[in-house]
Amino acid sequence: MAKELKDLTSREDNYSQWYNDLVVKAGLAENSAVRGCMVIKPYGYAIWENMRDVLDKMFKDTGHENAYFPLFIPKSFFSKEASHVDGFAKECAVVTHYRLKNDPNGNGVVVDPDAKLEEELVVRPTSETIIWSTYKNWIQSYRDLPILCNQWANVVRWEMRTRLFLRTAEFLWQEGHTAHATREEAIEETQKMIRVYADFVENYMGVPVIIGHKSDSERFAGAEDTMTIEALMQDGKALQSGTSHFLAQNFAKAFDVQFTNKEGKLDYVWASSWGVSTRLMGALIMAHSDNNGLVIPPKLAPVQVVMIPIYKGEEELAAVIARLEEIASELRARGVRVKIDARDNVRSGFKFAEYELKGVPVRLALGPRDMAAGTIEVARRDTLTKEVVAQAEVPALVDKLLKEIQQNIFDKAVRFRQEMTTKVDSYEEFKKVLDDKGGFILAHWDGTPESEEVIKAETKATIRCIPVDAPFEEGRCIISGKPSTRRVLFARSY
RNA sequence: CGGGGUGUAGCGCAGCCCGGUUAGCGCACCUGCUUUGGGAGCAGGGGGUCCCAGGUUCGAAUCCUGGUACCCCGACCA
Repeated sequence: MAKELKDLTSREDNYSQWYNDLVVKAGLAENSAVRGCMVIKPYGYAIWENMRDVLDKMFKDTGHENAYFPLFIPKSFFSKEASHVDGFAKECAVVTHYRLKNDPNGNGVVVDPDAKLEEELVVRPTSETIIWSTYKNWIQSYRDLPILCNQWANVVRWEMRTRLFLRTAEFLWQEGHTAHATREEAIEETQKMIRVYADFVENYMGVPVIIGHKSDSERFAGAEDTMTIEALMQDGKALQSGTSHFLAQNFAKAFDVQFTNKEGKLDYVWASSWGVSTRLMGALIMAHSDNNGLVIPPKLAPVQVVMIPIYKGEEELAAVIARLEEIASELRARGVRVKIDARDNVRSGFKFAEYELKGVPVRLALGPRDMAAGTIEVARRDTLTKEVVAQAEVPALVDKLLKEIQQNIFDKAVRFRQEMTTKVDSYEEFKKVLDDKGGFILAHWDGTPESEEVIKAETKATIRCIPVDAPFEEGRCIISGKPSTRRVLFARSY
């Protein structure tokens, strides 16, 4: 349990293990028997559902509709966009047969060699190809545009190395795929959606992000521009938390999607795509958790307030529960997600520790002393502090606390990021900061893939993004010494 | 796919080097009593093809050969 978690302060080499223990012990997920996949347990899934609900509403508020496209993609679709296949070919699961049969030698079942598919099917690693082959049928005229679709789905990428939530062979995500009549409109969409993501990650997850553009070498396969939100984890590594791609006319050309514009001329459709995944859960965990377990922001917590009775004997329990029910219904009337833990088979101290491990923002404990005095104990997860207040104050106090906790964990993450962001002006300094401190590094870069590659090869740090709000500043590239007009964001990353 | 490590009860591990009682410990589980305002205590109990296959041996968790799974570190990536 929590006391077995590794100390976050001595995390140099065991942060991965600490994170893994935390995810498993808090009951979020575990590795499945299937290579590199994960089982998301009910409590973990409840967090994902909350995230999904909020995002889904944000997408609908920005004019998008949900749709669903096939899991299996004919292999030939991938050969149509050359850079796209380069990006994904090495990590595709491929379906080659459609039938099993009993092993003639009596060893269970075998793949029936007679059931080989004419054309292999690729389990979607992303859906651009199948969606654009469908859009071809949907789009004839500028009157059919824009198409603003989102899909909630699972995708499979046969990664060489997997990590729970951060990089699993199968993961859940949403992918938006939009089609537009003009270049400007598609770019506007790309930018709009990365801002929706930033809004969600900062204001719901409480994780501050840097919005920026990817460098050429880090760009999505098939995109002309990739925008990203980059978050900083507590071990000083960056996590790419969401991306939005301007696909230009690449997929329209690959799948021959043309439309007649207002002038009556044929033109290729402009596209964007954007997605966030269950990786966001990894971000949530690694950004906020401490050695007592998870810290879930109130806006996403499956349980915002847990109530724990303290009692001796059945009569006292019944009385305490009855009072807790009254308080709970007041809170529920205000839209607060409340759970009363009336289990009689574990002790209250065990419950305290358990809900801390699960990251429940507010805990209320009511016992005989409180019953007599009309008071109740209120504890908050983010600061681990507690106070005794009058029961009548609870509804207003809980409202206030949930807001405060949401803000506090965000502020704490912002402060951490500030401390862990360093401006450097030489390569020596760059390497020193990277090894001694980690975190984000802002440095000048000449804009060439060559300089970027030198840094990556020698230090394992990459350009996380070229921040959109980077101020104009004259400087010199830390590798080549060539002039540069703004700093870019470097870090080691997941 | 390279380098390292580990497979022994639901979980975490010891035992292996140096073969030899009935394979052990902690947590968890079950029963009883006492407890209950921060992860309870005592007593009793249940649970194992020691990853798989082959070999050596009177005898294998332990030694040998081959396989396999998982973890960590790289390369690849959301």
